[in-house]
Amino acid sequence: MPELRELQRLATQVYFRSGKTIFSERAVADTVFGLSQGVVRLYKLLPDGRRQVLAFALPGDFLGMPFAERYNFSADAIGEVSLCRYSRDDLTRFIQSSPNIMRLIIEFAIRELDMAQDQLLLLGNGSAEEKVAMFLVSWRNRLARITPFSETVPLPMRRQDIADFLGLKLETVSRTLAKLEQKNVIRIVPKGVFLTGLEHTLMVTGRTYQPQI
Amino acid sequence: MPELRELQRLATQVYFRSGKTIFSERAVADTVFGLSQGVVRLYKLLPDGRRQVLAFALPGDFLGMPFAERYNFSADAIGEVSLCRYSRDDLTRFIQSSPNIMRLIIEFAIRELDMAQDQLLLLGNGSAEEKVAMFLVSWRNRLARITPFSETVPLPMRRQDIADFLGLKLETVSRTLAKLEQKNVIRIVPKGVFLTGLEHTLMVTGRTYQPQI
DNA sequence: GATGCGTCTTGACCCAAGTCAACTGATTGG
DNA sequence: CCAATCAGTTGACTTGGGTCAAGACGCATC
Repeated sequence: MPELRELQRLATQVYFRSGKTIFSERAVADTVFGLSQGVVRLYKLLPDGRRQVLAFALPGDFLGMPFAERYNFSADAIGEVSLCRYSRDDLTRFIQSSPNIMRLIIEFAIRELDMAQDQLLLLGNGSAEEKVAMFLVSWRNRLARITPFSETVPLPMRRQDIADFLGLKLETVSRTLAKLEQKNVIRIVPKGVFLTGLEHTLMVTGRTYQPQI
Repeated sequence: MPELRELQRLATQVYFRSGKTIFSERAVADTVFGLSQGVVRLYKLLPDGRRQVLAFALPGDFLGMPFAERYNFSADAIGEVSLCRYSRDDLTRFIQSSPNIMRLIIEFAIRELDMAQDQLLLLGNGSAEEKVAMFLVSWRNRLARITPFSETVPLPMRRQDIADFLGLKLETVSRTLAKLEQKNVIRIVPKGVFLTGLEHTLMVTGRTYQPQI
């Protein structure tokens, strides 16, 4: 699509160091970001400090939505991160100019919605083991689409992040990973895991549950 | 918007009786629906029969998304339901013809996404009591926007539906409602509840948590 | 107005995950 | 190199919600 060329001209490259907040929930969304490098944690907070991690964004993902006046979640960098920053007005004008791009945005939103709904299914119905196993497989699959295949899956996020993503406590995540290692379906390595026979443990009554990739 | 006139011409009215399935997950989405009357339960199933209710649709809501080839959830009628059915191709053509409509669709998708994310926050972090209380308030608020205000909130869905929506078991929903009645913040009536001081119980460390309306 | 079925409630018991706490291992900075 | 700090693991104990089972209630249909 020729429009994508032009889109690049609107972007400013920006960088964030590990742990820095890129934007906060409810702030006016005058800029929209596209993630170029690194991993970003998207989350919501409750007034009492409880946190729900909504997703871990990877290169290629959008952070924030055009047409939304305010961010409806917060985002911060896991490790060093580089982003394309767009002015919301520029982007809105640009999007409106092309039905092709419009459609792309809609499809992106639909994909996001679908992922959120799969996440709902998991949060509402999964045991700790199912949640952790699903998370690992789904994370591995997402990584596989943007980096050359590797047996050992990096986990740049903290246990606490995984816990808040899955609606568990970090001790439970730790214990569950240990249990999966016991079962010989993963091996825990520094800042990552080595997946071996994990697909098997996702079998639910005969059929494999396959969520978003 | 004048376009909405024209949209009506594309619609066929269809009806479903209580409990009937309107469409099923993964089926080819050659039609899209707009809900005119009644309540619809949107849900996903796991292979072993566990169910996650994603939402209860009310009049004015869309079921199914344009541009999505397949439904990514199932829908069935709670009570009698009447819908506008659109052919997906008609609707796609129509949408593409107008940036105004495009924008409307994007905004709808964003709102849906936002609701799903609030639901994630609740499923991941809420106690049974918080979940049920939040559900009642949020349901009351949604109803208030389409029907004249009424103290007693109708609950046309079954306890099992609420349970599957909140990631609880139906016994827990029942018990939790009973507990809220004990606390005098609700009164349980046939097929509904009477809300009195429920807002108070949603206070979390001093500030009220206000989710999607 | 009896019968039967589906929904809802309630009770007793149990277990997966949460809590609290101690400890180990990695990383950073002086 | 050694503190100091933070991330992660592991253990002992508690508990909220799940499970199983009995009963009550509502509401159709005959």
